[in-house]
Order: sequence, then structure tokens, then C-alpha cells
Amino acid sequence: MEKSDRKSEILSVAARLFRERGYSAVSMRDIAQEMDMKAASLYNHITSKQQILVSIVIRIAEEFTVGMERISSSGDSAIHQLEQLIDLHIELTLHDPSVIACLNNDWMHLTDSDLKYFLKMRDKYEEGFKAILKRGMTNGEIANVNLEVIMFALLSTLRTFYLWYGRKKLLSGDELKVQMKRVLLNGIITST
Amino acid sequence: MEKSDRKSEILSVAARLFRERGYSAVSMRDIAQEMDMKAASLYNHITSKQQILVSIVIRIAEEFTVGMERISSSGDSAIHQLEQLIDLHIELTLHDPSVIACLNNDWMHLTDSDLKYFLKMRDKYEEGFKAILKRGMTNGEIANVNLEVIMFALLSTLRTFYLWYGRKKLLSGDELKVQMKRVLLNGIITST
DNA sequence: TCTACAAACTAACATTTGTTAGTTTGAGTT
DNA sequence: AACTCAAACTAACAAATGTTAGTTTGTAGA
Repeated sequence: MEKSDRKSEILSVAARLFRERGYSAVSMRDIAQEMDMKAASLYNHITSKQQILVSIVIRIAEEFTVGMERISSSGDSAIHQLEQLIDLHIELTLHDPSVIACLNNDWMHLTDSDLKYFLKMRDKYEEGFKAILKRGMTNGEIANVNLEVIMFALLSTLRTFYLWYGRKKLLSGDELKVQMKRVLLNGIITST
Repeated sequence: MEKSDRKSEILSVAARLFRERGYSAVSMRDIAQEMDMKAASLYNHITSKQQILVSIVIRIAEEFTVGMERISSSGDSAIHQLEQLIDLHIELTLHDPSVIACLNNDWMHLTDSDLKYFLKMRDKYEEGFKAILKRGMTNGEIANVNLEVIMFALLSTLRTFYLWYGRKKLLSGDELKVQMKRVLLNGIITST
């Protein structure tokens, strides 16, 4: 669903299968079959199964990293920055849910320097998130609840959104963003 | 971490490894090594790798099913029922995080009737959840936002709590419950 | 028509996988 | 001392795995 060259097709098919069964449960022969070819032929386009995973996971992780840098360096209010982060997650999820699933579930199969690089990015992302929350708390925009708990609640929802998108097709992308912000930021209990 | 017989030990070790690497990436030899025995010896206690997974996943799924039945058949207010559900998730997670991880990540490797049974329970759980939310909305306890979005936000957070518990040991179990309810139900933005 | 080359193929490889069969061990009971 | 039995073992299996080597095919440019 990207460039039409063969390598991108493989990455796309692989991501779909990884999402359904997990990285370890998908064989090169599975991927090949789905592309109507033999497993050995895949190696004309990619160098290893491991590299398929790296291409998928690192690429999307970098997109989140770039997004966080852009948003947190803007001068906007903390709440508005959170809203932009919600948009970022929703947009990337709608664009390719399978890739987000790999990011969530298969990063653990990265090895050595790739794993290290990924974890560095993840840490940085969460640090950026916490910095925004902290600023919002000190200037009174955000309620004074445990910071880790707030971040955990927000990120859990945003990261596993791929599991839910598609169950209610009723909502358009934009409508989803609106509802999500309402639930995540304003809460659930009726404000009387 | 349950009964001290050998079979329970195997289930416990397996759950831990499944959590770290995923069901497919863990071999019988891995499990055996962790128990200081040979793979073949495991079969004195269990009948197959698949059955290990079934034992872990179905057991905990049934615990959630029972919990939902208990809570939703009480006459409490919708908000109070939601609070009890939050407690249920936190308690089961603290009791054995690895088992919760398997429930979340490895259910897809169940087969045939086990998978069917699991999906039936999951559906029923979510129906129970929605019924509570709907009641809370019609009697004004809960804000009138898209019902699926609310459930998704709550369940995402509760289900992936196992990923976060342990990063902030500062909070006790009870303190965690309080903070979680505050964030999930009252929201994040300062109520002025 | 000849050449070049990407992209498919067949065949094979060494490992790893879940599992079975048959055997040994060792502690408790008769 | 003989017996029982759970629980470990060794050895082996067929199947599946990721990957490589070498070969064929089809198309585009000279």
C-alpha cells in the first residue's frame, strides 16, 4: 500500500501477516505464498527475515520520533500539544494499522543495535510525553494526578487503537479524533 | 506462584517466557531448560505445548468472566460498577502479570474450540461492559460520548496495565486503584 | 537478433521444532 | 529385599525453518 515496487509489497504483506500471527509464527514460506512466489525468491528483494522486521518497525518508530519533535518544539499549550499527539497516533494508525501492530507486538524480536536504537527512541518519546504533561500540570492546565498514571492511560489507548479501528466504521477519521480527545482529556463522568 | 506441584510450575514458567518472547518464539526446550530438565520430561506433566497455552489463557479468561457476572449483577450504580471493574483488572494483573500478558498477546494461537470458547467469553465481557456504560449514560451518570470509544479507552488502559506495573513501584496496589479511577473516570483536564 | 539483467525458479543444506518410545532412577511401601 | 510408581532420562523421528547456490525465464535496450 505504498510504493509499488516489489520490496515494498513484501513489507506490506509481511506486516499484515505479522499482525495476524506474530513475527515468530510467520514463515518465509507463508510470506512467499501470499505473494504467489517461492520463499527463495524473496531473497532477490530482501536480505533476511530479520531485516523485514527492522524495516517495518524502525521506520514507523522514526515517524513517531519526528512527530514528537515537531509537536513538542511548537510553542503551543500543553493541552493543545496533547491534542496534536492524539492526532498523530490516529493518523499513523489509520494509514497502516498492521505496521502499528508490529510496532507494538514484534519490537521484542529486534536484536542488538536495532533493539537498542528502538528502545532509545521509545524512551525519548515517553520523556517528551512526560515533559508536556509536567508543564501542563505546573501551569494548571492539567489535573494534579500521578504523572506516570496519566501518561500510561493515554499511551495505552493510543497505542492499541489499531485493535479497535474498524469495529465502528461509523465514525470518520475526523470524528474519531474529536471523540477521542473528548474521552481522553475530559473524562467520562458527567461534569455537572 | 500457585500450587507447588510440578504442573503448576511449568505453567508459571511458560507464562513468564511467553510474556517475554511470545508463544511461538518459546520452545519446549526453552521451558525445560528454565526448569532444569529435558524437554521430553515435561510430557510427564503436560500433554502438549498447545495445552499449556490453553490452560493459561482459558483459566484467566474465565476469571474475568466470573468477575463481570458478579459485578454486573449487583445493583450498584454504573460508576460504582466501573470502579469495581477497574479493581478487578488491577487485582488480577498484580496477582500474575505474565498470565495477563498471555491473555492479551497469545490468545490468537488458540485453535478450534478453544479459540471459539475464548472469543465467546471476550464478546460477553465486552457486552457486559457496554451494558453498564449504556445504563450510566441514560441515567446521566456518564457523559454522552460515543459508547464504543469510551469502552475502548477504558479497556485499552486496563488490559495493558501489565506493561506498566513495575515501572513505578512507588505506588501501592490500593494507591494505584485510586489514581487509576481518578484518571480514567474524571479525566485529565483541570475541572475549573 | 544479441545482450543484460531483474526476478523468478528448483534443489538442497543444517538447525530447530514438537513429540514419542523405551529406559533408568530413587524414594516410599509392603 | 522386592515392588510400585512418579518423574526424570536418552535417543530418535518427521516436519518445518531460514537461507544459499545455481539455473531458467522474460523483457527492454543495443
